[in-house]
Amino acid sequence: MAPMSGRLPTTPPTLADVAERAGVSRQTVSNAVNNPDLLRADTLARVQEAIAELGYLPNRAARNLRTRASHLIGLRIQPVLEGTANPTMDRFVHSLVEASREAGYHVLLFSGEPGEPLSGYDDLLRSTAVDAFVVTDTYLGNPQAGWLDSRRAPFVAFGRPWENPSATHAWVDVDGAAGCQLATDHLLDKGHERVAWIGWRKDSRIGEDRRAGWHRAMHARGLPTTGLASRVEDTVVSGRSAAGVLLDEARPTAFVCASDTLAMGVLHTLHERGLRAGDDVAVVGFDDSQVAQVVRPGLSSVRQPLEQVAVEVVKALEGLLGHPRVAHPGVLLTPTLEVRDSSGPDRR
Amino acid sequence: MAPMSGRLPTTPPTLADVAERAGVSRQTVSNAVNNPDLLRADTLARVQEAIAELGYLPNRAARNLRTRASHLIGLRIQPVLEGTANPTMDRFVHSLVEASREAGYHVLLFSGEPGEPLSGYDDLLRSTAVDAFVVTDTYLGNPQAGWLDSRRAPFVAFGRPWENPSATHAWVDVDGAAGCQLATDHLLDKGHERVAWIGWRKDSRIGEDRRAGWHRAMHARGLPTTGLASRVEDTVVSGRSAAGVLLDEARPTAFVCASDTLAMGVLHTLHERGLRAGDDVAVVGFDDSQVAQVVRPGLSSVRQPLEQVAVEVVKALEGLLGHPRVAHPGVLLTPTLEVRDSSGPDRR
DNA sequence: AACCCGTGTTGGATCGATCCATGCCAGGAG
DNA sequence: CTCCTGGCATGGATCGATCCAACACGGGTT
Repeated sequence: MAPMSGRLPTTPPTLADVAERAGVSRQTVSNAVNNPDLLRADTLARVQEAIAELGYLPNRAARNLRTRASHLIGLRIQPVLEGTANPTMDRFVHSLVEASREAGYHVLLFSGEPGEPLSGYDDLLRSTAVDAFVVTDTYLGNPQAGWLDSRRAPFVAFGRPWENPSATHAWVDVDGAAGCQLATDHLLDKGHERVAWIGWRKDSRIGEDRRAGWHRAMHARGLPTTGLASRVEDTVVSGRSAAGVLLDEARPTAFVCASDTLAMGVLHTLHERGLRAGDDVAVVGFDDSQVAQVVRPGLSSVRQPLEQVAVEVVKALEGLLGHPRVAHPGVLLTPTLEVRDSSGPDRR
Repeated sequence: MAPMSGRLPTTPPTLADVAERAGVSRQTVSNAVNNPDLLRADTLARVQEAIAELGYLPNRAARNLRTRASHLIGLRIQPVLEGTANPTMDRFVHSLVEASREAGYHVLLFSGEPGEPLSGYDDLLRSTAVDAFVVTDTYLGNPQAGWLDSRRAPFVAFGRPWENPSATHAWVDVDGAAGCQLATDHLLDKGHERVAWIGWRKDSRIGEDRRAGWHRAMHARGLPTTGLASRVEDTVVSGRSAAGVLLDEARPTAFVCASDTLAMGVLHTLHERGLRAGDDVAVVGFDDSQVAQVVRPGLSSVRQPLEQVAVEVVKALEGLLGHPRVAHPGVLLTPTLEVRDSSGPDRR
C-alpha cells in the first residue's frame, strides 16, 4: 500500500510542509524564522504567509536536539510549610514565570527528596532537560551553588553566597538589613525609642543580616539595644513567647520582626495582655504576606521586590547563556515598607 | 587537522559512548534502558555498569523527538491577587509537582496575556512542548476546556465542567457543597441554630455550590435560612460589611463563609463590636489558608485535599496519554474540616 | 546432515530543525 | 564578451535515541 501523501490533521505541520507550500527550500523557511534579514523582502513575505496559513511553529524537540538548548529554566520548589505566613517563594515563582516568558523561556518546576538538596538537579542536567537553574534556598547551607559550579552548570542564585563571599557565580538578593533599617527608622520617626527585635536563630545568615539593619538604625540614633533582641524559631508560638518575655523584661514600645509569622506571634501576645497593636505597641513584620494584608489591624511589613528580583535573575541568565565568559556581578535590591495600622500613630 | 576522537568532559555521554564501552551495539543499550527483560542477565549487568561508570542519562531532546512526547505537563498560572487569603493554587502547584514526579513527568509553568484565557496554550501545543495540560480556572467561564477539546489536546481539568455537564473530558474536583455542609453541621452540632452564610455573587458556580451545602445542612434540621444569607465579592471589606448587616438584621450566632478572605472580614466586624470570635459568635472559613492557621483566634476552615486532587489529576493524565480511547470519568473528592478556636465551645 | 525456532544482537532509517559547503544568478568591471 | 563578486537558495549531513527488518547462534527435531 502506498503511503499517504497527505498529513493527518492531528500532526502539526513541519518546516518541510511550509517549504513546499511556499515553493522554497527548508533552509529558507528556517532563515525566515531565525534570520529574517537574510531573505529578500518578497520571499520573506511569501514564507511568512505560508507559515501563517499552516499555523506552523517549530517543533521544540527537534530544535532542542539540534541547538542543544531547551529554553527551559529549572526551579526546585520546597515543600509548603504549614502554619507559617511565608508566601515568598510562591510570589517569586509567579514573577519568575512572567519575567522568563518575556525572555522566551519557560519555567520547569521540580522537587527532590526532602533531605537531599541536590537531588533532582543532577538528572535534569545530565539529560539536558533544562538550560539553567534558578537556585533559591541558599540559606540552607547552599551546597547547590558549589555543586552546580563544579559541574559548570549555568545557574543564578536568588540569595547571596553567604558562606563563600568569593564565589563568582551570578546572584540576586534583597537587602534584608536595609529593609529592617527602613522598618526601624519608620518606628523611630514616630517617636519610639525602645524598639525590640525578634529574629531567627543565630545560624541563619539571613536572620543576622536583617537583625543588623535594626541594630544599625538604633545605633545611628544613639539608642541602646541590649536586652531588646530575641532570637527564636520561625513559628507563631515562638514569636508569641518571645514577645511576652521582652515585654516583661525590657518594656519595648515597638517590635520589628524578621518575618510576618513572628509578627503574628507578637500580635497574639498583645491581644492576650489587652494591649492594642498599633495604638499601644507598634509592630512591623517582614515579607508582606497575605496574612499581613488581611489581619486586623493591618500588619506593616517589609516587602521584597520579587518582581524586580525575577527580572534581574532572568537578565543574569540571559547573560550567562549568551556570553558564558562574562562574569556576572551580584545584584542587591532594596525592599520597601508597606505601612499599615500596626505601625500606630505618631507619638510626638 | 584531525578531529578529536575524545569527548570534552562537559559534553554528556551518549548512548553510543555507552555501547562502545560495554562492547555492544546502541540498540542493546537502548533495550537495557527501556526493555531490560529483553537482555540476557550478564549482558544487562555489563551495560548497566557502563551506564553507571559514564553517568549516562538519555538525552531528553533526542528522546522527545523520536517518541513525540516531552513528559512535560503544562500549567498556566494566574497573577497573584493581593489582599486575599487564597493560596489554593500555590498549594495545588506543589502537590502537582510532587505527584507528577512520581509518574515521571515534570511541570512546565506558563502565563498568558491577562485578558486572554487561551493565550499560551496554543503555542505550547503547536510546538509540541508539552504532552498535556492541567486546566485550573474552570470557573472563569471555562473556554479552555472546549477549545482544548476541539484541538484534541490532552488535558485534565481541576474543576467540574459547570457550564457543560455533558462534557466528556477528564476532570477532578472537590465537593464544595459537602465541605460547607460539614462546616455547618459542625456548628449545628455545637448547638447553634442561626447559622449565617456569606458567599460569592450568584454568577459564581462554585460559590452557589458551596452555598447549597450550607442550605442543605440547615434544611436537614428544619432550620430557617431566609435572611441569613449574603452574597458579595471575595474581599475582606465585603465580608466585613456583610457580617455587619447580617448581625443587625438576622442575629446569627455563627457564620459559614465561602472563603477565608470573607471569614477574615467577619472576624473584623466581631472585633469592632466587641464580640469574641468563637466564644460569642462562631466562624468557619474555606480553604485553610495560612491566614486561618496563624490568625487569632485560629480560624476553623474547610480544607481541600489538594494532594489527592493532584494524584487523581496525574492518574487521569496517565490514562489519557496511555490509552487515549478510554473515556475518563470525573472524580469528586470530599474536603475535610480543620477545627480551630473560631468554632467556639459547645453551646448546649 | 538439514531444518526449525526462539533468544539476542546488529546496521540502517527515522523524528524535525539547523549547520555547512556548494551552486546559481544578476549586476558591475575590464 | 568574459570574469568576478555578493546575495540567496539548495541538498546533504547532523544532533541522539528509538523503531524496524534482518540475522547470528545454540539446541532440539526428523
